[in-house]
Amino acid sequence: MPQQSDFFKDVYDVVRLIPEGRVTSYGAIAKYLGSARSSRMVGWAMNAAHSIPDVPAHRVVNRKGLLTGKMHFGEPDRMENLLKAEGVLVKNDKIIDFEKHFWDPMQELVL
DNA sequence: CCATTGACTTAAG
DNA sequence: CCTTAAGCCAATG
Repeated sequence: MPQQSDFFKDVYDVVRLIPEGRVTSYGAIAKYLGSARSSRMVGWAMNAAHSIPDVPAHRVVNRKGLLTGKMHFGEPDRMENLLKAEGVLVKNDKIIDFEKHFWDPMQELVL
C-alpha cells in the first residue's frame, strides 16, 4: 500500500469536506494548502484519488466550472451525473451558476 | 538522467 | 471570453 504524500492527503481531506451540492476548484484547494500554483498537483492527486473510496472528485472542477476531468470517471457522463444528483446543474460539461455553487476552503474553513 | 505530459492557474494583450 | 506564455511539480517514457 503506497503511503500518500501529505499534500495528497490534505487534498483528499479538503475534498471530503466539500458539502453536497457545492463545488470548488483545483486552484482553491492548492491555495488552501499553501501552493497556489501547484493546482496541477491537485489534479494529479485526483488522478490518484481512484484508490480512495470517499473522495468526491466530481465536486472539484477547474476555475471556469468546466468538468475537465470527467473522462477519468470510467464513464464520461459519470461526473456530471453525480453533480446533477446533488442539485448542481450542468450544461455542456460546464457548471451553471458556478460562482453560486462555489465552495472556497479558505473562506469556509479558515474563518 | 532528460524530455514530455497533465483532472490547472495567472497575467497580459 | 479567447489566446499566449510562463509557472508549478509528480509521474511516465
